[in-house]
Amino acid sequence: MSKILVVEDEPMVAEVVERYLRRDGHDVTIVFDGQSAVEQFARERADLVILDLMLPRLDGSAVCRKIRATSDVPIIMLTARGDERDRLQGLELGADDYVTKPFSPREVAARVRAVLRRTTPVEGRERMLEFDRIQIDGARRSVTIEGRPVALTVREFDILYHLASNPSHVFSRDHIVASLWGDDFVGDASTVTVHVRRLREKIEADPARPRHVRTVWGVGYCFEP
Amino acid sequence: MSKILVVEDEPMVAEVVERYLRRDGHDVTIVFDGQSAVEQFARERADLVILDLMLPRLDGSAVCRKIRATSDVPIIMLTARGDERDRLQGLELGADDYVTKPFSPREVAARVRAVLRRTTPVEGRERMLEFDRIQIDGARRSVTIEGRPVALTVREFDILYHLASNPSHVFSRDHIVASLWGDDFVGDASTVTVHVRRLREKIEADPARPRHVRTVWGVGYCFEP
DNA sequence: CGCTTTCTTACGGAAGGCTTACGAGATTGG
DNA sequence: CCAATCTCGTAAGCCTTCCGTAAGAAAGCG
Repeated sequence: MSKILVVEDEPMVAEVVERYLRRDGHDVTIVFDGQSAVEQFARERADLVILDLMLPRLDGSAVCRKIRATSDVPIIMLTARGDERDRLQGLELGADDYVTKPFSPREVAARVRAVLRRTTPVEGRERMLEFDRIQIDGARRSVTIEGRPVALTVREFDILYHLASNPSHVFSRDHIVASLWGDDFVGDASTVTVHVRRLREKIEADPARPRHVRTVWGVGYCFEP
Repeated sequence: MSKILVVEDEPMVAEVVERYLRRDGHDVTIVFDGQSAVEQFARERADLVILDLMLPRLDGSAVCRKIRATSDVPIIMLTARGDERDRLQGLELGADDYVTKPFSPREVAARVRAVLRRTTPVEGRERMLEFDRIQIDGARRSVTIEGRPVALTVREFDILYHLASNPSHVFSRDHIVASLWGDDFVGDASTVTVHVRRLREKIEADPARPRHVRTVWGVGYCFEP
């Protein structure tokens, strides 16, 4: 369903949380310290971040600030029990919710559901992605290339948006299918190929030699500004 | 948009809530105890009150009673977590909604939007939207196209106003239904289609090729000036 | 040069949107 | 207080658009 980044230095805790989130159909990535969290988030945007406040290398509040600098992604904080200061700090930093330790994994899963329900229907794909030649407006679902508007279908737009939200990052066909169609999609991943073809037809000057939506042979596709 | 009185003795919490409400365009006043709340409300009526139950000098329930004695202003209660008695007491006292601590500021902002939508069906949306060809008067609920007045029904106007208040932004049918009919509307979202049809019949030069109320295939509708 | 991966094309089906018509409820005017 | 009118929501049929699949061609890799 959604991509979730879990930042938690205690492996046991992380593992339990992961299991519960996967059971809800989410795509979970785990990192064990703050520095890795920031790097991972830069590499691949998550739909939601679960963030322990006490972390090695770079603590939770710093991570939160760094993430908030570039994204409105929902953040759920894990804080020590009843530490009022932690709580206030978390809220101030822009966390969307927080859970006090010790917590039950079920509670975390429930909060995740609640936060996602609150944040995904309205927000979500509404960021504006701007590059030299291409502008992609998530709210309008419109794309312009060198000022000229281009009409894309739903799938085409979703694929482009997904690729462009992480420029130069390579996404496999399977990953794209899972992200846009959902894990329960029965069909073939080759359908992505066709959509990419049609997408190139619309946005590339020379579709046979694509400049923006590149093929990485044996791996997948990536967007280059 | 609306004037909101926040009654919360914890300055940090109050500040965070304030920031989120201001972001939604509201005019926020903060007081830190119950006595001041009553005085402030008497001095200047608010459109909505956010009221902590635990307060110095005069507790939340007393404040609620005093306010209710003179006004039907919507009140959102902040109560301790899971304290069922607080909740019941709050509802009994005439609160319109309540949020349990610890809460996320986004949730509070969402509740505020929901309550305002519920309680101020006509007010609040009194902005004048002016474009080259179309003028939409939220206060008078009138529309003119190239100087000519056009008579719209309630639904038609609401849809047009909602779309036009965010030009070029795409709204899904479900979103429109939720915003105008309320979250608890049971009916079909396709009813929006019909209203849009009738709306176009009135405001578009060529309803078959709409210029202002555009269809974004697979997504929803958007207004273009 | 053979094998795998990707490209390209065409087509049938499915989904989404449009249009129309109708009955129930609300509103207005006599 | 009743009748005429208006508005709203639903349903059904039609039409357009888009999507997924399959199959052969081309391209990249070892």
